[in-house]
Amino acid sequence: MGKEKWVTMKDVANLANVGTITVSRVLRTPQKVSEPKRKRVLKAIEELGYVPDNTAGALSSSKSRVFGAIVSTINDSVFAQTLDGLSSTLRAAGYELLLTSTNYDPDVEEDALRALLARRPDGIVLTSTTHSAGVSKLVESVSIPVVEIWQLPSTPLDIAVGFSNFRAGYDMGRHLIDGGRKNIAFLGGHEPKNERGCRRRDGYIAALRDSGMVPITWPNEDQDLLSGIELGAAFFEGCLNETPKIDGVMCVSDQVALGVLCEARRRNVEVPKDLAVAGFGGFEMSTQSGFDLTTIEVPGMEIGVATAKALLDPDAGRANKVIDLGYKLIARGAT
Amino acid sequence: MGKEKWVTMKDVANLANVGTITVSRVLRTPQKVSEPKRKRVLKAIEELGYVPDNTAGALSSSKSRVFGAIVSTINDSVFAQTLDGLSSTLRAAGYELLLTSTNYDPDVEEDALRALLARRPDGIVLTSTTHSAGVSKLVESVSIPVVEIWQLPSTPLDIAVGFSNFRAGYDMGRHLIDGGRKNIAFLGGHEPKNERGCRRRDGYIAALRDSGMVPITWPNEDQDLLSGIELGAAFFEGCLNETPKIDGVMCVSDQVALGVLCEARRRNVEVPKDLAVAGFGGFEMSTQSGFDLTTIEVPGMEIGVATAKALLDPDAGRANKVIDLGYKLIARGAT
DNA sequence: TTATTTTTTGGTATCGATACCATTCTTGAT
DNA sequence: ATCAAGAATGGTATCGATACCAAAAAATAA
Repeated sequence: MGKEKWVTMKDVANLANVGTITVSRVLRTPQKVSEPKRKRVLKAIEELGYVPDNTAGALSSSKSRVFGAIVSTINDSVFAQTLDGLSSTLRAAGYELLLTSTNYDPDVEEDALRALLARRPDGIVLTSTTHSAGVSKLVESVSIPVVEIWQLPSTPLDIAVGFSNFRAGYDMGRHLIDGGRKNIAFLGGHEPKNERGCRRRDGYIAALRDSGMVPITWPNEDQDLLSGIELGAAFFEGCLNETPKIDGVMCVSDQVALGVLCEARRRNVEVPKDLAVAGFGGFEMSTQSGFDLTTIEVPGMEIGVATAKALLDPDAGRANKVIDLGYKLIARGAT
Repeated sequence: MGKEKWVTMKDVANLANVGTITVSRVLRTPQKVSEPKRKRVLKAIEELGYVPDNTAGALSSSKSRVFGAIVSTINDSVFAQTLDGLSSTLRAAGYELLLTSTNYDPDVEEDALRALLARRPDGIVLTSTTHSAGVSKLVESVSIPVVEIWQLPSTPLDIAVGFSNFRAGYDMGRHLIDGGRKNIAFLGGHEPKNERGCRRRDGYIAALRDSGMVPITWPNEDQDLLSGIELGAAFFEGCLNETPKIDGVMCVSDQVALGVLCEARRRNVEVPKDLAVAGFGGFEMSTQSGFDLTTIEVPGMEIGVATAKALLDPDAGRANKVIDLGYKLIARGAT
């Protein structure tokens, strides 16, 4: 590791025999610099291995070229696609993404936001919609675009990009009802950790009520320790044993649904004859695991791309504050 | 969105009737400020809703309190655990993580690194070990810690945290050989996209050669379009049909192995009687899907935590430049 | 009490880029 | 040839924090 100092814009300017401001222009607005000078400057940059210092640029221009995102967890294929779309679209436009995860702990959100704002980002992305007073106050005092994603809050802070989890839950509920199921349970999804899952559950409950049916939700206490697949498996012990007449189950995620399917196989419960199973997410696993799972496909990547566009051009984004990208119910053999 | 300007340290200093430097000290080295003044300053900060500007701090102290990471993809449960461990450990120490993905395209790495270095990070994390000349030059000209993860390069740039993919492949190869398998194939893993997978394949090849057996690798051209699970399924058509005597297969990942297991079930190929199947990764899916997959468990989270520690205290990390966190071969029913 | 050390505090220069304004050089119109 | 309009260029102040040094205040020793 060399211990040399960073090469500065002034070094480049001296070598190219121009003013520092000209170097700055070559990088930011090259069309404003004459051909020969531009070439000289680029050559000097190359020669010295100059890497501009964005922290200095951010200070003087109050544009950091960084966006910040607060997610509940990175370790979730659900968000990963969105983050990939977001970060690559931003990078293509010369921006970077500062990523912070709260590990599903809402108390961390305010701290994380403070840390993010300290970097003076040009915009922020939030994946939760119920915010503490402190968070709301911070966000409102700030004059940068704020995009809430993966949900459609009734009163967005600024811009929202996502789809209606409630409607997704409602539609899936109806799908099971229309399939002739009489006793349909909803599996997973508890406050405060999984806000979006709860909205889907609310939709399921509404669909059943609208048809005069009784919603069954499980588990009803927080099942922290179980992973998605484990939860699906535990369902047989915890819920099906108590209410054996259940003939349809809608799961908060594809992982949970996969757990149900595996356990069903083990116990020789026939799907879909004895039990219809629906998931949520629409990721690889459900389409290719040979389980033929009915699920709701979510445009994860598109949410990321649309979010990036909204951040880069907030006025266009604010024209319709709520961008609904919808979802697709994919009916397959499991229902 | 309020359009007010940001509150500055000077505003806080004026309100608390102290010098700006005292405010700075309250935030960075509180023990150097007397009790009453500290309280006054904290009250003023609270009252004004002051959020420090780190870009300015970074400029004057040349410490950005940000670390940068370049990963091949975010959308992969393999790295997600590591990133979670990394980012939460760093956050606890008051640092943030700037994340950039190359989408498995090595040509992007240099650009991504430039963009990262422009933010003057206090250290960087790389997930690849074969670097272009440009990347090496950049990294060497920089005086911040550089940590290569998930692999153990023979000549680390600076610090490395990971495990030996080669040995993991070798061990799994031996495990299958010891289980009495006579014709063992390796499935997946091709340059230049999956460097680590290739090291595991090399280990497998070495293990077979050491036992006088002939390695069989498939596919041998790039199978870009197939996801892990699809690749596993395609194996039956592409490889088992050609070489029907194969009685053991080692997969580059658990996803691929799951694909193999699903397809085996569909075709009534008995596991492990007719075919032994081994995966790699040790994530949830393999332990809970009811498939009883033999796999190699990798300390993903620990790698993240150890990497964070190495970044925060590089001298301690450099004491043993290569930190080997090992792996665990978990033998289960599938082999 | 005085001398000496230690703690607390603030002034000023500085980090490296960009904004803003002023100047010089082109180019084309009259 | 003269002037106006625009393009190209550079000088200097500035962004908001921290480093460095010096001074003042408090604590301790003699």
